[in-house]
Amino acid sequence: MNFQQLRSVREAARRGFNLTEVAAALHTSQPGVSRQIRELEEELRIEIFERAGKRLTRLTEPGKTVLPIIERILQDAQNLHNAAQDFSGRDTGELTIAATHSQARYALPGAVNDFRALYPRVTLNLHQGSPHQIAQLLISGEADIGIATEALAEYEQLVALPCYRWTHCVIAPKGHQLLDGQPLTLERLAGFPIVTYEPGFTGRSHIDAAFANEGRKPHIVISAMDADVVKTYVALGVGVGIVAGFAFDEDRDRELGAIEAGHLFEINTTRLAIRRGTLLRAYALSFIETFAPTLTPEAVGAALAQARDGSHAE
Amino acid sequence: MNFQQLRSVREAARRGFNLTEVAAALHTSQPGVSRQIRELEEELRIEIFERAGKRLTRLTEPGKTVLPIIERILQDAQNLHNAAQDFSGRDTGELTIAATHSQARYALPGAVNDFRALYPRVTLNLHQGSPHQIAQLLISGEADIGIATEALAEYEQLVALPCYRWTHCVIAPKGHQLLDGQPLTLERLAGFPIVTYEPGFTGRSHIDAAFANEGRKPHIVISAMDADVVKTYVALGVGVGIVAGFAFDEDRDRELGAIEAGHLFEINTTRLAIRRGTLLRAYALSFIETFAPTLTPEAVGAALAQARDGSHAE
DNA sequence: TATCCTTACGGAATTCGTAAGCATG
DNA sequence: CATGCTTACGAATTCCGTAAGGATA
Repeated sequence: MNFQQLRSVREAARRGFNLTEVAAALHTSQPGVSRQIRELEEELRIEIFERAGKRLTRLTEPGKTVLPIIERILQDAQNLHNAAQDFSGRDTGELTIAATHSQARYALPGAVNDFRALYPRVTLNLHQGSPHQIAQLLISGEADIGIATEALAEYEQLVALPCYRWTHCVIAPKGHQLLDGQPLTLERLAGFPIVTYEPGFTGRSHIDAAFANEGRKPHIVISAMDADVVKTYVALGVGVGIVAGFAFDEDRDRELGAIEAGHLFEINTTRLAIRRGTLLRAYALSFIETFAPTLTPEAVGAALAQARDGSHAE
Repeated sequence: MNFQQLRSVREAARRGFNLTEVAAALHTSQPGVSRQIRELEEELRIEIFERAGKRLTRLTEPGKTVLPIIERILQDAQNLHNAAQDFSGRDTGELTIAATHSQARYALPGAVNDFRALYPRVTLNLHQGSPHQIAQLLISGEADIGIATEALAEYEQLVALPCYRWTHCVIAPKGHQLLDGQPLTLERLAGFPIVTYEPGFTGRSHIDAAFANEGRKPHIVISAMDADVVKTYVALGVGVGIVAGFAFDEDRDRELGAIEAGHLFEINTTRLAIRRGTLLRAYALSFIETFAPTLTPEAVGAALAQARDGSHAE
């Protein structure tokens, strides 16, 4: 048994059982991968993959049992490297953060800047994606840290820690009727065409829930993945916007006015997620702390240690 | 990085940093082991072992961090084999049980017999030792299941599950004054020379505690590791014995009489222990259930899953 | 027919054990 | 000076990629 065999199996399971693709991902030849898998199956005396003729189609029952263990081993191998590099390389390495647009655009820049000054020799990668894409990046190990308001807490394989709480605001072009100082209600809001986030992004679930709760059906004319697009269309007069409070900036968004809407929509919690069982580099913990000061290295360490079980409990 | 390197490191840490011994244990040459360790250290760019000149003396700080991860990987590698063999070999393999004399002699024979009938193709090994030795066998992976009344619950690395409860009895040669039907008290008992278990064995702790509690000092003339030795000396008239209730058999021990002593000494709980994070073969779970019917495979599985954390939490 | 896995083969790289060297208690 | 780790070297094995073969959608 060797690690290359395990990697081949894991990658095959991940990439839809296409060994040609696996070979490319592992920078090796396709027959090589084929052999690695066969050899492991022979050694364990089980078939991990079901084969339709020559093609792999899916996991067998033994394969389903064995795969989580293989993933744990490979993850621990990664942890081993990380732990070691914390002693040797100290402040060199890589840190990959996956975040939604909102976070990348408004919440992260400060922390990223501080981090780059503190750890100039760490290559920092920032991936942007939907909350579910972020979760997938974390689970596959392609990203170390994920930040989003939605979805992250739903995944068994992730540990999601609350970072900060925020509320939505309603925006409209200056001089718009909505900005007349009258109290803002859902009823009134529902009278206008609305521009806001797509479902699954940046607290959209709370927006939908609030309207549904009152039995109202808002007229959403444009839904976008980010506040910048929303603001652009609101400025054009397409409708009124609902965006995250932190996405509105009086200085920059001079043509718009904003009203706090924390009383209309449930408060949102932005979460930071890490795959269970992951051992983060020291600088990654440091980044987390600068981003969310409540998440001290000790707190994160404790959360991860508590979370080591369940990785394949039934 | 490969498994042989990891095994070399683990073994070196276990065997007092003597690479010659490690080589013997791993069935390889001593220079080989030396190389494996160096190569891993080079790859990780840390020193795992401190060296005094050429000899390894102890773990470095990085080594202390990294060793638990290495042990987890190797344990999971074993788990992988076990899981696979549950599908392939089904009912062939090995099962190593470590137990104290008391358990091996009185509690286990029934379960062992049933098990051998059920799984004739499983090689069953029975190691006998003190509770602490049993714990060490479990931790090192040399034994799969440990059974003892003492000590097992004290180890962080083990999961100890209660099997059954029992009480001590007092034995004496037939016709002995103690068997006159008068109620048995500690005071009366302390008046005779006593033969019982050694400290650390089969509920001896409860015996000591009971006397200490009343401020009495029993006169223990012989202490042995097992009830058979105790009974032998009691039969010779050396003194009265205190043994586990299940160790007395009216038919076999005709020259002795016994009195229940559950009212004198605290009730004992015999425990079955498994190393945390271990994945047991299906037949091992089956053995456990025949030995202690409350410990169903589901119950044991749940206990082990719950216990996966803490393996190196701080 | 194109895609995808397996088998076959030969060269390259790795691995491993023996033997010699050297430091330490 | 005996024990124990390292270095050196050569043989054996393993590993891996290319090329060809065969099955399936």
